[in-house]
Amino acid sequence: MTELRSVPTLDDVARTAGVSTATVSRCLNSPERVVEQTRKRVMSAVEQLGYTPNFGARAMAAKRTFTIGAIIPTMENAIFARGLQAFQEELHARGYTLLVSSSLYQPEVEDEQIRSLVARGADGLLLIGHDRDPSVYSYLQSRAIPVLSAWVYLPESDQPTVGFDNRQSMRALAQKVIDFGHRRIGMISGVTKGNDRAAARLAGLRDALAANGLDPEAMPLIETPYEIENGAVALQSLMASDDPPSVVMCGNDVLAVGALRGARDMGLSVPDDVSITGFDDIELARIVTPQITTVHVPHREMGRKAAQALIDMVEKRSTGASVELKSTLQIRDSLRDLTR
Amino acid sequence: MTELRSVPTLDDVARTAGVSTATVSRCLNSPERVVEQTRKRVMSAVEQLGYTPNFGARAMAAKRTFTIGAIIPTMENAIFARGLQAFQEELHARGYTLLVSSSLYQPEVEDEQIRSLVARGADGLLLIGHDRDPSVYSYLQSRAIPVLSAWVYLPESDQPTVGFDNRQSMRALAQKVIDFGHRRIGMISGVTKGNDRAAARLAGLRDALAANGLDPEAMPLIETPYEIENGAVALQSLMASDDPPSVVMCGNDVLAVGALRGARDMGLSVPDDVSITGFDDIELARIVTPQITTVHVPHREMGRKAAQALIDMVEKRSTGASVELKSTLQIRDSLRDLTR
DNA sequence: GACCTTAGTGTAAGCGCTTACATTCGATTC
DNA sequence: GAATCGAATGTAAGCGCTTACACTAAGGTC
Repeated sequence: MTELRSVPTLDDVARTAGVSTATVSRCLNSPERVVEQTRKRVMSAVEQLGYTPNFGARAMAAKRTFTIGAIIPTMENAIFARGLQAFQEELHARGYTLLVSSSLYQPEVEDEQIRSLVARGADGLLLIGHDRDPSVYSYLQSRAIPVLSAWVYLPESDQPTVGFDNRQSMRALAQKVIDFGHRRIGMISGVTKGNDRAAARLAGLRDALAANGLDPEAMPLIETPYEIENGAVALQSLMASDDPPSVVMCGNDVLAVGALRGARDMGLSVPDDVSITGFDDIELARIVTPQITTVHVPHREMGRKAAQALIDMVEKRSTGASVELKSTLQIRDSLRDLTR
Repeated sequence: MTELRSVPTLDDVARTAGVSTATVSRCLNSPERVVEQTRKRVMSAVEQLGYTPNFGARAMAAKRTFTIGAIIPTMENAIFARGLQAFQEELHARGYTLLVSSSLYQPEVEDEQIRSLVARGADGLLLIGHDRDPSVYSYLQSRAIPVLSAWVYLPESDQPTVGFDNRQSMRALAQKVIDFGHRRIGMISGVTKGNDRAAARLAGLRDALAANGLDPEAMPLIETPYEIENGAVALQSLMASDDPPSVVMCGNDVLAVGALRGARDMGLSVPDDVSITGFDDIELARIVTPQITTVHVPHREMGRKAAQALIDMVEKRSTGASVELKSTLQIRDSLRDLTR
C-alpha cells in the first residue's frame, strides 16, 4: 500500500536539499554551473523524493521542449514504419523526443494533429509529402516552427524536403517494364487526391508511356486506398477486361501484394499470366511468392537524414536545405521479361 | 511573407473580444456557461487571431490533459499496429489524444518513456504485458495514474488487464498440432526475458507436451528477437539436426514468416517437409504461401476494450476490472495433418 | 589595503491558463 | 418598491518551472 503523497515539485526538492529552486533547476539543466558538493545534495534529494520535472511547466518557462512531432498517414501498414523508426532513433540520440500521430490520409485530421502538436510545444514538425493547404504552412511560419516534408524531394519548394523523386523513380521502373517487352500496362494507384507521392508515381508512369510512344490516356487505371484487399479487388477488375494487361504496376507494395493475392485467387499465375510491380520495397515485397519487383527506397537513411535536417533547423544551424536520396530498382520474380 | 507576430494568448483574445480571460476560457471549455452573444464575439476573436490554447499551461492549471500514453515494444512490425489503431480510434471518439512511444523491448527504455509520458501529464497509461519492476507500478500509484496492461489477461493481478490467455491459447494450438500426429515438435520463441507473453506461449506449449506424455525438456528450442530474418536463421538451425522436427511452432507470425522463408531457402517444402505455425494472426499470415496456421487474436476488439476500460479508470467510473478476450485457432495450409 | 573579478547561489518575475470567489444587474416575488 | 435570487461575467490566485539580475565571498591585482 503506497501512500499517496502529492507529487513532488521543484520546491520540495529545493527545501529538502536546503537550496533555492534556481539551484535545483540548474542542477538539472546545466549541472556544470553548480559546484559538485551542492549538486550531490540536490541529486540525492531528487532521488529520495522521486521527483520528475513537470513537462508543461518547463515548456512554458523555457519555451523549448526538445520534442519533435511527426504526422504520418497511417501506422497500419509498414510503409512508414522503418523510416519513422530510424527518425526516432536519431532524434533520441540527439536528446529529442518524438511524438507521432496518424492522419488516416485525411487533411482535416492532419490539420488538427498539427495544431495539437504545436499546442504541445513541438519544436519542429515532420510531415509526409508536401501537398497541403498553404494556410498550414503560414500557420507554422507565424509560430516560427520549422517543418520538414519527407518521402518527397522537391528542391524548388519553399519548404525543405528530404526524400526521393517519386515521379522519376516510377518512370525508371516503367521504362524497365517496357524494355522487358510489356505494352499492355495497367496501373493500380493509391488515391492521388491530397497525396502528392501517389500523384507523382502515376505521372512518372505516364511519362514513360509517352516517351515510348504509348498513349498514357489509354492506360487502364484504378485508384484505391493503400490496402491489401483493395489491391486484390482492383487486380481482378483489371484482369476481367477483354484485353487484359500483361503487367499491372502498383502504387506501392501493399497494393502489389494485394494484387498478387487477387491474381492467385483468380487462378492466374504471376508472372506467367500477369506481371506485377510495387513500390517502396517494404519487407513484404520479399516475403511473398513470387517476390515483387519494386523500387527500393532507403527508408532508414531517409529517416536519419530527416532527423538531422530538422534538428539543424530547430537549432538554427540551417534554414533547411533539401536532401535527395536515390531510389533503386529491385527486379524480382513478379516481373516477366517477355523478350526472352 | 508572413509577418512573425508573437503567438496569440488567451489575453489577446480577451482583449480583442472585450471580455475577461475567464470568459474566453469558459467559451472554450464549457460554452454553455456563456451567453450566445458573448460567445460569438469571443469565437470570432479566436478565429481572427488564429489562437490555439497552450497545452502546457492548460495542463498545469487544470491538472487534466485528456491525453493517454501508450508504450509498445516496437512499431516496426505489425504485431501491435492494428490493436493500437483501434485503441486510438476509440480514444479519439471519446475526446482523448493518444501519445505513443516504443520501448524496443528494453525495460530501461520503457521506464524512461513512462516517466516522460507522466511528465507530459498523461491521464492514464497503456502498457503491453504485465511483467515489470514493481517500482514502476508504485511510481504510477503514488502519482495516481491509472495503468492498464494489455495483450495479456491476468485476473489475479493487482492491475487491470485487457487481453487473452497467451498460455492457454498456445496450449490449445499445440494440442491441435499433436492431434494432427506431430510428435517431433520444435519451437522458435521470442525472447522470454522481460516478455511475459513470450514466456507464457512457451509455457503453454510445454503444458501441451507434458499433457500428452511428451518430454517438454527434450523439445528443441531457439529464443530470438521477433524479426523475420531471425525466424529464417532459427528454422535452418533446427532443421539441420539429425532428427529434425516435423513441425516448428513459432512464438509469433513474424518468426513464422521468417521460418517459412528459411525453409524455402533451404529447399524444404512447407508443409510437406516441415509444418510451421505462428501466433497473432497478423495480415502477413494470410498473405504468404502457404498461409500460416496461427492463433487469431481479436486485436481491434482488444484495442477498443482497452480504451474503454482505461477511460473509465481515468474518469473514476471504475477502479479497473480485467477483461478477457477469446483467441481462436486458425488452421491453414502451413500445418500438415499427419493422420490422413 | 582598496578595488575588481568571478564563481556560486538566491530572489523574484513571469510563462498562459483555469477556477474559486466576488461582483453586477435584471427579473421575480411579496 | 424593497428584497431576493440567479445568471453572466470579472478578479486574481495560483499551477511548476526557468532565468535575468542581484548578491556574496574569495581570490587576484596593483
